[in-house]
Amino acid sequence: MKHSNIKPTNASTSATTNVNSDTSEADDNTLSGRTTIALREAIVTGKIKAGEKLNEPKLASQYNVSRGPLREAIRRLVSMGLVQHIPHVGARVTPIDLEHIIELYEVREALEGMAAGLAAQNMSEDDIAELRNLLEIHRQHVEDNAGNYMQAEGDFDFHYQIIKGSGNALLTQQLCNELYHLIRMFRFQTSRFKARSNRALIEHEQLIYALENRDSSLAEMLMRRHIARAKESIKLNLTQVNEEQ
Amino acid sequence: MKHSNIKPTNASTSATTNVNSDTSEADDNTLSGRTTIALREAIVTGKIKAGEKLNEPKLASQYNVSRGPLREAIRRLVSMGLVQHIPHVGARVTPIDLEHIIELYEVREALEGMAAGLAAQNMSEDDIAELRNLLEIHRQHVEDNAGNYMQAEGDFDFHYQIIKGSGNALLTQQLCNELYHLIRMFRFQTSRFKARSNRALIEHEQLIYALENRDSSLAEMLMRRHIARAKESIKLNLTQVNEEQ
DNA sequence: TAAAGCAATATTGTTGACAATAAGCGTGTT
DNA sequence: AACACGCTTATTGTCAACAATATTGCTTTA
Repeated sequence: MKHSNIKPTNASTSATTNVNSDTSEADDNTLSGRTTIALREAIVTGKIKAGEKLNEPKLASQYNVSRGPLREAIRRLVSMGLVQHIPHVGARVTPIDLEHIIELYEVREALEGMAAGLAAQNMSEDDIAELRNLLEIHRQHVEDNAGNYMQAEGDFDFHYQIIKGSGNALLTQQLCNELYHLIRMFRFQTSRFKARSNRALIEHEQLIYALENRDSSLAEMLMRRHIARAKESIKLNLTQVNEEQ
Repeated sequence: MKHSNIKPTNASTSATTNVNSDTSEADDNTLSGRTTIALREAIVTGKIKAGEKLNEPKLASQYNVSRGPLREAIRRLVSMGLVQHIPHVGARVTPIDLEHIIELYEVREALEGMAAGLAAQNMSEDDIAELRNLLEIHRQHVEDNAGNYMQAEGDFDFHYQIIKGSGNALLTQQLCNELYHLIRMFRFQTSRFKARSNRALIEHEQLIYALENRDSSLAEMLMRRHIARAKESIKLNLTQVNEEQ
């Protein structure tokens, strides 16, 4: 089974808004760039499993490229934390355990908290109104689907809008290009767990209120609590699973 | 003038403690790895100036490698933010303006604030004692050199110890491998400005006090203020310079 | 004279072959 | 039987040549 014919289109699987539509990767029409995206999606969606070795000749022929572009792609994924590399030994998909996830959410708490605080200062009125729109759409989805799995998409869009609204390009880069795919990978691996949709909706609502009032420190605090609670929820779920085994 | 004979030793210029001594890069004895370090140092120390184009054949011959390893090195520097890359056009050293520096310090404030908070929970008594040692050495240096330029080294070591003390590997990775060299580059470019040594010493002293008392939120707050003040100081200095021109 | 198009050049992207290193496996020894 | 040694194989690291793209400078034309 071959992955031939890599398309130049962005292969993101996000349903509603494409988070990366206005970032630098979009117009990278080189083999190296397209292979990076293809490989990244294969890893994030679990087609290449966690811990699995990345065999260069094998992958190169699967993606119809030579080893040069493939190696560059791997290097980019290493810098995103999706792949680990040992010299003269090779690269493998980063295996994620609870410890890693906790670390990831602590970093998110710090960065997205800062982002929310800055967004309260810098977002335009229109952007905030748009955010409220998003929330209503999200709420509708949750009601329709009995609050089961729809959290991910709406949640990503919501967070992305706020991060972008911070006006800090470096912050946006770190969160939306580097850590974003790590989060996606983790969520894909643990999608069997129920999302905390209702509570998340309320927390998003409060956050918008803080943004509307240009209350920077409240916005930061609410975002941090929002993410910290998600972390605790995950911690609880995953330790339960371990105890069951 | 050629940069021949790239040494396998770590080329970091930090005087006292080598910040990267226990990270992954140390044992990367490949041409690609060594070239990455050599190129990085050339950029950070200004041997290759900000905005300058990175010509692949030229650099390859300068560093006595072929274009393959050199391209991989460039890709790694891109992911660190030291270099910008446009497909089919090329790579150039990231030019830093005041806007970028402010963004960098906002990210530092968020991440190092979190690190300090975690360090208050997780650092061992010995580590904190060692930190107080560092501070005294630093204080001595400042007194000896009339508080002129010695800030950088002692400051780096101090911050590094706290970051490591957080116990969060991802956080440490982000700060010490990715953002660290961006900060170094900026500091190198603006080393003509006087450091705020005395004030920094007092702020470090307070921080240690918070760590000793295991006061997580105080530690976080002090670290954030510490970095925010550094940011304001830079902002003031650089706008003054602009006005002079 | 200025602008637009074309040709020449330089630079980046890509490839397949070669070299160096590590992993796997069988054999021999204690 | 278990361990160690060395050989074979597989995989990664590196290189130099080729292809594709962008830049430069000149010529031509309005």
